[in-house]
Amino acid sequence: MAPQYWLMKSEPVKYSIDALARDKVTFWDGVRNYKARNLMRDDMKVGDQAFFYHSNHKPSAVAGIMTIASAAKPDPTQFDVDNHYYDEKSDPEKPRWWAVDVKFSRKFDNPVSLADVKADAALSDMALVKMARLSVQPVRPAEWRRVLKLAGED
DNA sequence: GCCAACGTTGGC
DNA sequence: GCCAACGTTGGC
Repeated sequence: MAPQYWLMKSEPVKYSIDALARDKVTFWDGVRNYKARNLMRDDMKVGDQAFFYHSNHKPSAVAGIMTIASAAKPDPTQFDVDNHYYDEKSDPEKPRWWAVDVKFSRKFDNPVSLADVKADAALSDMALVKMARLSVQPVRPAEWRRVLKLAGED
């Protein structure tokens, strides 16, 4: 199957694309939304590409590209009582929350802002617009190419 | 299974 | 900081 495309959000105050550029690879922990989890656990494949989206930022924008670098693994933060993402209802025998490793690919010189996306007729059906609160979402190939074009990366 | 109350995300 | 959208929880 052809590689699929995704968009994954992070608040840059918490973890930015510059942090990923420094770390090279990171585990995308802390996702506590079932749809987002299902996409990571069931649908992502090693080698898929994902946009790194900076949410809650000025401006919020697609900041660059990363590659899915592992199959989904249980998120250890769910079992750590001291962690912000601790989930007392998750059973270690049957973990509730999963996430993948992502690998830095590149950072855009010209990030594509949410306003840019909303202003572009070809992107009006993007999940970023239609499902604003979903933090891991699929991107159609045509949308992927269009965002790259807006970023001047094609 | 419905739905009101509540909590969180994230744009503005 | 506000608040709309919407996901989750829990009472019934």
